[in-house]
Amino acid sequence: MVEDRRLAVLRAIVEDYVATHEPVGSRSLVERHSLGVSPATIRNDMAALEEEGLIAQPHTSAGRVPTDQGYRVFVDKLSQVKPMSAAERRAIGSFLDGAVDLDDVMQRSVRLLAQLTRQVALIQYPSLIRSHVRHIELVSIGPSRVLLVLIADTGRVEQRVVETGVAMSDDLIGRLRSRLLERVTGQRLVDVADRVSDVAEQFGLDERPAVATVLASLLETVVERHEERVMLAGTANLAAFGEDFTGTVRPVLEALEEQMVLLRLLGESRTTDVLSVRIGHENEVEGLSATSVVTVGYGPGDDVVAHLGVVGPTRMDYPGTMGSVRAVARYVGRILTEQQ
Amino acid sequence: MVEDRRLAVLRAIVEDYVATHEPVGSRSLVERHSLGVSPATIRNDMAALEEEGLIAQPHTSAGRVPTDQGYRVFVDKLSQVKPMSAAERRAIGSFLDGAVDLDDVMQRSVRLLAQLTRQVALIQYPSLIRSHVRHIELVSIGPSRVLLVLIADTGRVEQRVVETGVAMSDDLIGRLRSRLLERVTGQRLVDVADRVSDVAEQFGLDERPAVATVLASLLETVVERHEERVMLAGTANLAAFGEDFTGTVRPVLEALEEQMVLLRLLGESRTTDVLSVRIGHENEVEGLSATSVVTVGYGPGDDVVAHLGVVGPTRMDYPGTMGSVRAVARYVGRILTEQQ
DNA sequence: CCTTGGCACTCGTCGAGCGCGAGTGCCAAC
DNA sequence: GTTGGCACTCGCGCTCGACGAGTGCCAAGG
Repeated sequence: MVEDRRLAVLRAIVEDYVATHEPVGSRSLVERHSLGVSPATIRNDMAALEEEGLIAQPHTSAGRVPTDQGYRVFVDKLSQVKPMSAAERRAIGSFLDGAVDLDDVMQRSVRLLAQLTRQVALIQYPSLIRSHVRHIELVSIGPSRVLLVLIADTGRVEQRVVETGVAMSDDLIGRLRSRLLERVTGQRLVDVADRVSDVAEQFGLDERPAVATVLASLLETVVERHEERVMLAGTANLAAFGEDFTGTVRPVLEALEEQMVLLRLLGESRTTDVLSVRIGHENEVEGLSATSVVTVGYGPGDDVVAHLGVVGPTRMDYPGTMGSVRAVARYVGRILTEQQ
Repeated sequence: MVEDRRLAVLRAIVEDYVATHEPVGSRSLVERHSLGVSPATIRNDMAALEEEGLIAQPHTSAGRVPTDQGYRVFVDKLSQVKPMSAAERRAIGSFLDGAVDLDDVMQRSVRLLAQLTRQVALIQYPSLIRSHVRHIELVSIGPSRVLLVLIADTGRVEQRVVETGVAMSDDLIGRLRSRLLERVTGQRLVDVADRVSDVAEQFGLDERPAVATVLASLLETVVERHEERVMLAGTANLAAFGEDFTGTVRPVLEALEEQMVLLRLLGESRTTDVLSVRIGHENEVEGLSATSVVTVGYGPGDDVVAHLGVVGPTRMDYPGTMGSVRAVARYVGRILTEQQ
C-alpha cells in the first residue's frame, strides 16, 4: 500500500531526525533504511506528507523535519514503548531500594529519571487528597500553640503549628486527639472534611473556639498549597538542547520554576500505566511550546496518588523516554505498596 | 596621586564593563567619567593596571576587561555596599511579612533575592545544629513504630519515623518523652548528644534496646543530611548570562543541582552582616570559575543560624548585589527574631 | 496509476578577500 | 608626569562566488 509506505517514510524521518538532529533528505533516507524504492519516489511521498502537515522544510532545498503533528502520528501509530532491558531494570531497582524515607524515594526517583532520559524530570509527591490517614497527632508546644501532625499511608508527613488564640488544656487536647483519631484513621483524606464537620459540637461551648481553630488548620493542611509538592531534577540537561532551541531555554526555565505550572504539566490522569504525551504546541503552558512532556500516574497498585514525568525537546526519543518513565513509575508504585 | 588615579581608572573600567558588557577603551573612559586627563594618560595607567594583573584585553586592540583580581580590588577598596532605597526596603518588608511558616519565609526570601539581583539566589534553612530545642515529641503510630518530632526555635520542624523493632508501651513512650523534654528543652541542638548520652541507663534493662533506637534516631536527625537544606530560585536568570559565557551554563546548572556544592558555596561564617564575596577562580567549586558568589550569614540578632546569597557572573553589579543580599538577610533575621 | 531517472533550480553554508574603525603602544614635546 | 600625534594591529562585518545538498517537475517505462 502506498499509504503504508508513506507512514514508513514518516517513521524513518522521525527516527533519523531524532538521531542526527539534522533535516533529513530523500537520498540519505533510502540509504539508511531499506525502503525498496528510489529517492524520487520518496520525494513524492514527502511532498504528500508535507501536504498533510506532518513534516516541513526549515527552508527551501533542505531536508524535512517532523512537525508536532508528525510526532503525534509517530507516537500514536508508528512506535511502541521501548521496554527497559533486564540490566536497566536491575539498576533501577537497586538504586531505588536504598531509599530510607519518602523524601528519599522522591529524590532518588526524580534523579534517576533525569539520568535515564537525559532530560528534565518531574515527580509529584503522593497527593494527600488521594491517600488515607494513617495517624493524626496533636502536641501542645506552648500555652496557646499546638502542633498538628498528619501522617498519610503513603509515608507523607505534614505538620503545622496552630495558634489557637486561647490556651488549651492538656486534657482538652487529649480529648480532641482521640476524637479525631477515631473519626479519621484509615479514612481517605478527601473525606476528612466531612468526617470532622460535627466534631466541634461535641465539645463544651467554652472549648469550641480553640477546637474550631485546630479543625480549620487541619482542613487547610489537607486542602492547601502544601498539599501538592513537585520535585525537579536534571535542569542541567536543558543546556544540551540549548543548541537546538537557543533562546528558548529561558522561558522553559521560567516555566519550571512555577509550582503551579509543574502541577498542570503533570496532569490529572487517574489510571496507572497510561502514558500521556503532549507534543510541542499541544502544551498549553506558555514557554513550553518547543518541548514535549511525557507523564504517567503512579501509586500503590492501580491507584494513582500522583504523577511523574519528563520535559524534553520535541525531537526526543519517544519510545525510550516513554519506557523509562513507565519503568520508574512502576518501581515507585511498588515501593509505595510495600510501605503500606 | 598617580596611584589614586589608577584605582579610579580601575573603578571606571569595572563600572563601565558591568554596565555595557563590552571591553572599554581609553577614549570612552574619559568621555563617560570626569577623570580630568587625556586618553593617552589613561592608556599609560591601563598599561600599568594590566602589568599588575588587574585588567586584560580579550585580544590585541580591543578595550580592557577587569580580571578576577581586578574585581577583587574593586570590591575590597573601591566600592561600598549600596543600601536599598526606602521604597525598596518597604517592598521587601511587605513581601516577606506575609509568610505563614518557615517554608514560606524561605521560599519568599529566595525568590525575592533572585528577583532583586536578577541572579540565582540560594538560601539555607536555619541549621539545626546552631539552633535550640523548643520542643520534642514522641508519638506512637503503630505497634513498633514511633514518630519522633523535633521543633527548633527557628520554627523548623523535623520528623522521623523510627522502627523500634520491639513494641513500646504507651507508658514507656510517655516516660521517655518527659525525660527527653526535661533534658533538652531550650538546649542547643549541638549539645543534645551530650545531654541524652546517659538517658538509656535510666530505663529498665528490657526497655533499653527500644530506647536506644529512638535516641539513635534523634541524634541522626540532628546530625545527618536532613540537617542542611538549601533552596534555590532564579535559575532562569542564568539564561541571561548564557550570552556571555556560552557553554558554561551547563556546568553551573550541574553544580547547582548538588546540595553539597550549594552548602560549600554558602560558606561557614559565624558573624552576621559580614558579606563574603568569592570571585571567579577564587571559587573552589568546579564549573563555577566564571561566576561570583556573594553570601552572608543570617539569624536572629547576631547569631548566625544559616546563610543565603546569590551566584552570578563575575561581571555583576557588586555594590547593588551586596546591598540586596544584606538587606534580605537582615529581614529574614528579623522575622526569625520575632518568631522566637 | 505508480515508479523512476534525469535535470534544472533554489538556497544555505563556507571560505576568501577587503575595508573600516576602535583601540593600542610608542615617542617626542611640553 | 602629561599630552597630542601617529603608525600599527586586529576583530568585525560585508560581499562575492563556489559548492553541494536537496527539491520539484517531467517524460518514459512498468
